[in-house]
Amino acid sequence: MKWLDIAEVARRTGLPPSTLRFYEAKGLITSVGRHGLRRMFGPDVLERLALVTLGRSAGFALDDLAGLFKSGGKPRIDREQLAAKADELDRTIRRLAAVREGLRHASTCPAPSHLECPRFQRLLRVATANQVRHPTKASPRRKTPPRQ
Amino acid sequence: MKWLDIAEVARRTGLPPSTLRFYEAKGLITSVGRHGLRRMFGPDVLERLALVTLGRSAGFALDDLAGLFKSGGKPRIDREQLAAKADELDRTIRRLAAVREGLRHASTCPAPSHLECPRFQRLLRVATANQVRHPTKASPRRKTPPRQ
DNA sequence: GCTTGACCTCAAGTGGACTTGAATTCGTAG
DNA sequence: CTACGAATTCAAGTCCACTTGAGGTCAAGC
Repeated sequence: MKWLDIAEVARRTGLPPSTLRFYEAKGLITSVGRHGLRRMFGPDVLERLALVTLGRSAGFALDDLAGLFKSGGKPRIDREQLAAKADELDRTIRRLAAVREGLRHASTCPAPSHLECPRFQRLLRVATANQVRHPTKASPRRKTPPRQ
Repeated sequence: MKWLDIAEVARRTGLPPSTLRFYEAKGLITSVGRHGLRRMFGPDVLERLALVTLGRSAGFALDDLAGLFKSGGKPRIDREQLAAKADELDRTIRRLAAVREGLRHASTCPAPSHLECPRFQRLLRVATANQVRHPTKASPRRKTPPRQ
């Protein structure tokens, strides 16, 4: 049998079943049918979920992604949109790299206050410029975390 | 007069006044006093806000930051914690860089489906590994954005 | 001295992304 | 054939980071 049940998909992707059901309701994935009540997924759902994960890390909202998938079979994902997203991501990366350097420096800098350190000053300026909202914090993934 | 009123701070940081009041309530910033009802901020609040912005982009939650500031004057921000954060950020950056390459490639790739392209396949694998939760989407900053 | 408009407070609302819980239905092992 | 555990639905709840709105205050300009 090449069908995967929800637990199997959860196991292979690390996403909790609740999330998979949620994604299905949002139109991000589809099940091929049911075995009794139970959803059965085709193996391609794994690829699709990887794509969702990818899109999310690139900053797409779930609704954006659902849109891309719905229209995306034929009308092709807008190349300009992709390029724009890549550029935006590039700016984000540069900023994060600066932040990373600042953190590393701060973790070893002997200055009494980071605020007095010229390196840190520069970091602050970089971090403040073209900020991107990177909402909440990273959280424990895998197996139904207690909260959030 | 070296005091800044909330509008001035808002102007200089790009953060809406509501956010500044919110941050004050959270203990992320403090006003030096009032002029009548109005908060007056010292110029150092700008630096502090830059630090908050920085922390947020590094993935700290507001509460974490408030914690750092509270205890942070003396006990020194934990160096190990900073280093760990830097490492985490580094992984995030690598992943994002891979995603960026994938997006760029996808925006020019003539393949009928990105999924058939080996480059894209690789990207999917990279993006799927060590995922970090990067919640909602980037949003327009500056001057009281309509939503979110 | 009165108006005006920026600022104030406090409670409630919003949006995104999920999670949780109660009540129910099955497939399968014994 | 029955009991059990895993899946199901659907509504409601949670978290975070803010925003909005109603109702009130006050400093400054005319």
